Amino acid sequence: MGRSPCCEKAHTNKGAWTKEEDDRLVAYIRAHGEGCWRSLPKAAGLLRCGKSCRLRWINYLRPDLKRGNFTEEEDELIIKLHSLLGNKWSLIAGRLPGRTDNEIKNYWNTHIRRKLLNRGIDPATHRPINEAAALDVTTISFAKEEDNVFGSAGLGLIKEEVKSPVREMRCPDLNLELRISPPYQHQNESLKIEERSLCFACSLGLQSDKDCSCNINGGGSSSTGAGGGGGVGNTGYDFLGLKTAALDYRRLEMK
DNA sequence: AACCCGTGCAACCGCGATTCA
DNA sequence: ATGAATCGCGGTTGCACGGGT
Repeated sequence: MGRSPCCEKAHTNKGAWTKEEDDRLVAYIRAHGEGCWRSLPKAAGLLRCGKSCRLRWINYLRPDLKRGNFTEEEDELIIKLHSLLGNKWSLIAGRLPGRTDNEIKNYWNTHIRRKLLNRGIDPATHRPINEAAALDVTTISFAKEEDNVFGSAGLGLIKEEVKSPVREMRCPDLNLELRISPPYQHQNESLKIEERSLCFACSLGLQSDKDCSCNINGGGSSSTGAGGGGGVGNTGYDFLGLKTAALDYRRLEMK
């Protein structure tokens, strides 16, 4: 089955937006809200595709956007988030108020990639370029429940694999590869079992997710510091040098 | 002055996910 | 349950601009 085009291309403008188009779009959204993007162009008197209007609003016209250069702190946060999430630009943008996914993606490709390369770090793997080919790497993979050696209450962490240099990605679309060095020692040995048994959905902060299999939702779901890397606790933990206090990635919004 | 090339960024495109009838 | 419509994301493209020759 073919997909119908999102708009009639013959009667829409393309390319750079004019001031007048911007004004019309802003005025319409101020008056009516974002609503349905498909019908918005016609209602606003714009000869533009709905997708184009949405992009223009989100990436350029939204009043809460922070224009201007990225700060050093933002740089480092983007690098750390990218090491965790890969090219999930919308999730990364969710942790940087006033920045858009498109902006961050562009910034990554034009500045940060080069910055990391200059540091001798592979921007794709976040490993030292020289080291990347030679290192034995311990990876953690996430898998469906039936593959889970911890059973249905497990972390969604199936096993540790020592491979070199090929890495197996069980959940490639999430790209949450974890490097372990050395094994994390929890400070509180009396850790409650339910705190250690978050399913993968909960480890990402999706406690209400229908895929949740760890049964913690009913009462006293752990609201702090869980995590796939084995670090669990109320004080947060250091994952890739990133304290969960600074990055509670379990709460990343999954829109 | 003219041309070339690299860079940065806005915008487009294709497609998967989600919603709706 | 199914298929169409719509949304949203990530990759890619195209263009303006500035610096070098």
